[in-house]
Amino acid sequence: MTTVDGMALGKDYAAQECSIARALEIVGERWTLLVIRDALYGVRRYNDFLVHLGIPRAVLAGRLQALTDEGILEKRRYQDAPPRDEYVVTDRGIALWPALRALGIWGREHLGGQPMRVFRHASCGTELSPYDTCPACGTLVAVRDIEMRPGPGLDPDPADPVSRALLAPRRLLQPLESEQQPTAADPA
Amino acid sequence: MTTVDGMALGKDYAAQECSIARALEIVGERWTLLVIRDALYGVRRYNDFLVHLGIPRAVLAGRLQALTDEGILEKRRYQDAPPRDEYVVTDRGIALWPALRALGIWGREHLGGQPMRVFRHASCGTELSPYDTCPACGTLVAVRDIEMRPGPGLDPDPADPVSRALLAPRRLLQPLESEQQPTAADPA
DNA sequence: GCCCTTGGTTCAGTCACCGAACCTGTGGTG
DNA sequence: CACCACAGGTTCGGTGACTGAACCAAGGGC
Repeated sequence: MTTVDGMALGKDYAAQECSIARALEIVGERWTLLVIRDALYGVRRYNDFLVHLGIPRAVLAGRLQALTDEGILEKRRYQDAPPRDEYVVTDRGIALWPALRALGIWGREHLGGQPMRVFRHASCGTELSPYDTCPACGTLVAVRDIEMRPGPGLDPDPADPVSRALLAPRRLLQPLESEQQPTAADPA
Repeated sequence: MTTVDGMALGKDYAAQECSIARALEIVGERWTLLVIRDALYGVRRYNDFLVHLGIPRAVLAGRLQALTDEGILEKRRYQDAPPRDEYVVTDRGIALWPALRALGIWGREHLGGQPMRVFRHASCGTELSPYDTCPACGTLVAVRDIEMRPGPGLDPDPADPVSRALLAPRRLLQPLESEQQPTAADPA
């Protein structure tokens, strides 16, 4: 079907009896974790992934297919007029959030620079601990109760519309409303 | 020097202003996180990585070099007679443990099967929570205070000596004592 | 009728990965 | 001293994945 169908990693992590290795067989390929990250941020449409990630089209199609096969994304018809599908992250995908969060924290702390994004407990506004607990409430905060805000390191005026839409404070998983491209009839 | 020197990912994750993407540029390549996992398990020597991972030699050499350059491993002379170096994981590498742990938990919970390894608080023996806190002590347990034991899913009689050495309960970071190969003069 | 958008597929070129062979420095053994 | 083993690589040919650009197709909107 797609160009990529041998899949996984061609040669898998062979004799690795290890949950980490098995996880990496699914999500360890180039781009895959970034696709999931975007899905958690609310990106759902092929074109939005494409624009935001700058990923080659064929690779994106392959990854979306593979992630759908693995039950990490779900392909869902969202309009019939012109038939259009979106890719919605499943519980299995949401469960990858702690891993992505840990990677992000490592990247920020060990590669220098300002934080790109800040995560807060939506209901009380408190910034989350590295393990997604709310210091104020003392509870583990569910992914859909996490509010994402731009951090000081983030470019305040990005080029692509998806990055712009992601500048506004928003909950994780909340579907992205892509900016409408002004058509010819649209006033500038 | 090595075959891999363009490095990183050839083409980096371009415009990604994101700590996750920056982390993945360093540790997102095939095999890299498994090398770090092994390093945290106490593997230090080229040959032990080679045997345990089943990774092509050139790829391993490239990864060790890259991780050394990034300050995640440190190359250290451990004997002079025949000059031999070992690769020891640094604090920066140790800081990746939460990410690896999160990936492992995801792999176990969402890909089925028995846990391969169990992690306990070394000083009290209590099994750790997903976020490395000790339910008994209520504290965050440092990586070097984590004891690793084989879980029910692990092959009790693996082929390679490194896997065998990793069967014994041991602390993370504790250097691996590789089994000596019996020489001709050695009694069976 | 024409062009635009969305969501792809196809294709040629490049680059990383793979496995096997080879190399080097050193030490042990008969 | 000849010979072999071992650790830690490097080199090399073949394969497969990734890349970027072009092409395709189904619907709408004007």
